[in-house]
Amino acid sequence: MVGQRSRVLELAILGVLHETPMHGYELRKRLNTILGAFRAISYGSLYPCLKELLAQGLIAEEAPDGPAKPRSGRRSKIVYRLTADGKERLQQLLTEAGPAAWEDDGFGVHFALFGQTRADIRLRILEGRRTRLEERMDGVRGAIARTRDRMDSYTLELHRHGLESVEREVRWLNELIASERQAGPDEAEDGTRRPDGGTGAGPAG
Amino acid sequence: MVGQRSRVLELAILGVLHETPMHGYELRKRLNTILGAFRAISYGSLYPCLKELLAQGLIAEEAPDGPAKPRSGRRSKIVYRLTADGKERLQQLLTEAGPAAWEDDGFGVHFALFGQTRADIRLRILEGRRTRLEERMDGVRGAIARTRDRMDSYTLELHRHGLESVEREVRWLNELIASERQAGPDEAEDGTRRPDGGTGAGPAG
DNA sequence: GTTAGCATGTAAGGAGTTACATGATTTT
DNA sequence: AAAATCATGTAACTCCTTACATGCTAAC
Repeated sequence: MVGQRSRVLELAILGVLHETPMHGYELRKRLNTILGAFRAISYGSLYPCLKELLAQGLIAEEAPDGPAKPRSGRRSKIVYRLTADGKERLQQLLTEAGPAAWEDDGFGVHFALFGQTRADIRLRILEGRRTRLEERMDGVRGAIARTRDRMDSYTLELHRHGLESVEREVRWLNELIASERQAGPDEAEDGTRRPDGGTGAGPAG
Repeated sequence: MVGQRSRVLELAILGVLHETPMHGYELRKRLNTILGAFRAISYGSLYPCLKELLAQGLIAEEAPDGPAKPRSGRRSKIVYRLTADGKERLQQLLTEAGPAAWEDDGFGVHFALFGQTRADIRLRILEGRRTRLEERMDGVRGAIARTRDRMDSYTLELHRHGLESVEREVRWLNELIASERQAGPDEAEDGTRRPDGGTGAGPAG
């Protein structure tokens, strides 16, 4: 058992490559766009991860499309695409959706890939995330209650703001869950709603 | 140059020990309460850090207060307190307030210690944080604009929500800054507003 | 007198960054 | 042809967590 790079990065890469083949540099930009605020990947973690996925046969190198041909034996762009195994693995990761999918890290990635995720799994992740946040709120509220007297106004304000942020996210999740439940039942069996231009099928504003 | 544990943890420890001496187990609980949602410290990082601070002479061991005496030569609770050097170091860290103080990690800790921070530094940190968040918003907005077409509704929704969260934090900072500017000028020279019960001198709700 | 929880500590390792090294392609 | 930027890759290092090892103290 070597390597085993973080599931999250693996999922993100496979998910993006499933949309369209890409080379590393481009992939990194796309990852950072998609995962944006949550997480910025560096080459130092991306390339080793690609290397490993390659070794596991989940992705494959492709000749760069078009006429741009490398002069010498080997150099320049390497375009990666998902293999059949890679697609299978992606489905597996998208379907597992265990607790890791509702931690801060995993949730963003899973959500960004909801377009490729089964409706029932989407719901499970949203609900798991909500439960996770509610637990966290209980913890913070308890901590505030227990130490209110020993806290100065700044610390209190920090907690108040933090708590409000989490409450906001819970409300957001509630809306998403309601919207999923409404749209869901029809397509629950197979439905993986592919990317749309924002027709309103997705989460409403 | 050995160790050099993260400035953030060092600051947090010194800041908490400045309020009152404490042993490690207690310290960890208090750190996790104060920094709560942002960061949870484990013993595996706390104790090595304490060890190093001890070696640098910034903190010192103290005989546990009260009648509870260890039977054998040495064991049981070790209470740590700030030394003179430690207080100096704490002041230095609180005053430096460079870019690290407005990154996600540093900001929470600095804010939690605002009760021990000079008014002008508080303002500088709040403004630095605001600028940082505005930069981030620009980045995300640009990324959305550039790739709007290639994004499905879920990814878009994720960005929308993320952006809204950041906007909310900016509004919060604006209120805090206004409140600081209003209360500040009188005490700008020396003022380090010690902990209060929440009399309204601090950030208003 | 044994379980539960307080208390301290270390070793191994995971996950990722920074800084570096290098080459290809495009722009000026 | 120099500079900028695209593109790939590695090595060293940072920071933290998990899991383990150990002992004290209180409660049942």
